[in-house]
Amino acid sequence: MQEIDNQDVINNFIVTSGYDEQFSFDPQQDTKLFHIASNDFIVKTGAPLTYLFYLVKGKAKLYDVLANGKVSLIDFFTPPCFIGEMELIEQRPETAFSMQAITDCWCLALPIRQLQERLLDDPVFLRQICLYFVHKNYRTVKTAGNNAAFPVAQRLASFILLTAHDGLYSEKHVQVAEYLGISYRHLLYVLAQFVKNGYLVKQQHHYKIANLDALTRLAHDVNESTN
Amino acid sequence: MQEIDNQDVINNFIVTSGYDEQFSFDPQQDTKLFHIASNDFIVKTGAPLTYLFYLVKGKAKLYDVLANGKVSLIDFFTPPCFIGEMELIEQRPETAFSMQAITDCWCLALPIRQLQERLLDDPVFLRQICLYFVHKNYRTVKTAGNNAAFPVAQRLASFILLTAHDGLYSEKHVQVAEYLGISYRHLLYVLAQFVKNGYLVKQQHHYKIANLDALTRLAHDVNESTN
DNA sequence: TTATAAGTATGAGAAATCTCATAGTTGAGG
DNA sequence: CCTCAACTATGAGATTTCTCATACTTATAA
Repeated sequence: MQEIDNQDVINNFIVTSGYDEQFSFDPQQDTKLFHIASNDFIVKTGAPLTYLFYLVKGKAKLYDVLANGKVSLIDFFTPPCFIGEMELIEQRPETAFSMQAITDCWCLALPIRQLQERLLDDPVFLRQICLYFVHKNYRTVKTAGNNAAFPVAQRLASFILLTAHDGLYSEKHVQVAEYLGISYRHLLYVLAQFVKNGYLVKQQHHYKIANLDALTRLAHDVNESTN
Repeated sequence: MQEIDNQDVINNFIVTSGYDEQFSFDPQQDTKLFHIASNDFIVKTGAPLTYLFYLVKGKAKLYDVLANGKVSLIDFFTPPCFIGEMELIEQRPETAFSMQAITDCWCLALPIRQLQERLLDDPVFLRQICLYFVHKNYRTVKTAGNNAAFPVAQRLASFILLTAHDGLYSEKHVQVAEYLGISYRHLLYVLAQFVKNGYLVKQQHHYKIANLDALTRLAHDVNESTN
C-alpha cells in the first residue's frame, strides 16, 4: 500500500467518482490516495482501522476469517464503494473482515480518528452511507437468490470472469468451493468439464480462459439478475 | 390492521423496545400503535408507504413479488426491527416488498409524510438506522453462509420452528421450496422423512409438531451460527 | 534436511436433489 | 354445477453433488 501524492490525480479521482458528494463538507484537504498492488490487503482482519476507504479503481474481494482460522470468501467489490464503513458506524476499532486487492486498486482514504465524530454527525454522509447499505442489501438479497436459483456451472463461469486477471484464473480451489457452497471435489469436476469443453486451458498454477464467449454466455443469466 | 389508542400501552412499548432512543427528538407525540392480526399484511408491495414501522411484538415475514407474479420468501423478522426503512432512505414512495404477520404483531408507527425531512436530517436516527443496516448485513452474510453450509433437513427444521404457530406448521410448499432453494419435490421428500421419523404428524391442512426436541436439536447448529 | 501442513488431483460408490409424468383435491368464478 | 387454476401428492429415472480414500506436489517451519 503506497500513498500517491499527486494532487492532480487525487482531484481527478475525487470528481469522477462522486466522492465529494458523499459529505456535507469538502473532504479534499483530508483525503489521501493509496495504490494497493494486486494481491495486497487493503484492510486486514483484526488490524486497527485508520482510514475510511473509497475504492475508485480496481477490483477487490472480501474475506471472513473464521474461528477455526479458515478463510471464507464473502463478496466482491468494484468502484465506487466504501471500505471500512461498517466498522466506522459500529465504532469498532478493529477491522472485522479482510479486503484484498484482486487487481491493482486505487482508494481514496479519509483518516478516521480525526473525522469520526464529524462523520457520525454529518447527515449528508450518513444518508449516503444508508443509501449504500440499502443498495448493498438489495444486491445481497438478489445474490442469495441467485445462489439458490442457478446451477454451479453458471455461477462458476460468472465467478471466473469476475476474478480473472489478464485472462488468467488462479483462485484457491478450497476457498472457491466454500464461496460457491460446493465441495472441493465437485468444483474440480466442473473445472474439468470446462477444460473438456474448451472453455479453459489448464496451465502450471492457473487456468487460462480459452473461450471467453462461452463463459460469458454461461454467466449471462446470473449477471443479468444480479444487476 | 387496527390502531390501538391506549396511551399506557403505547408508552410501555416505547420504553421497553428502545424505540425512543432511535431519534434525537421525542417521538411519542407522533407515534401510533397498530395491531396486525396473524396473516394480515403490515405493508404490501406497491402500496404507498405512509408509516415507518417499528415491530415491537410478534413475528413477520418478508416477501418479494417477482416480475412473473410469483412470490418469493426473503426473510423473517422479530422485534425490535424497522419496517419500511429502506423505502424511507431511498425516498421511494411505494413499498418495495410485502411484510406479512406470522403471528399477531404490534407495531409502533411514525407518519412518514410529515417527518421524512426531519428523519433524514436527524443524525441520531440516521446513525441508528445505519447500525441496524450493519447488523442486518452481518446477519444476511451469516445466513447466506448457512444456506450453503447446512443440509436441507437442518434448515427445514429451523424454518419450521421459526414459522410454526401454536405447534402447527402450515406454510405453502411452493414458497418454502423457493425459500430453501430446493425443488418442490424434494421438500415433500424431506417432510415425509420428518413424518416417518416422528418429528411431524400430518393433519388435514397442516403438519403438527410431534417431537419438538428432535427438531430443535436438528435446527440447533443453524440457529447457533446465525446469532 | 526433514517433517508437516496446505494445496492439488482423481476414482468410486453413496446420497441428495432434480425433472418429468401423472393425479387427486380444493377454492374461486362464471 | 362446471371449469380452471393452484396446491398437494407420489413414483421413477437422471443428474448433481458428496464422502471417503488415496497420492503427489509444494511451501513452511523446526
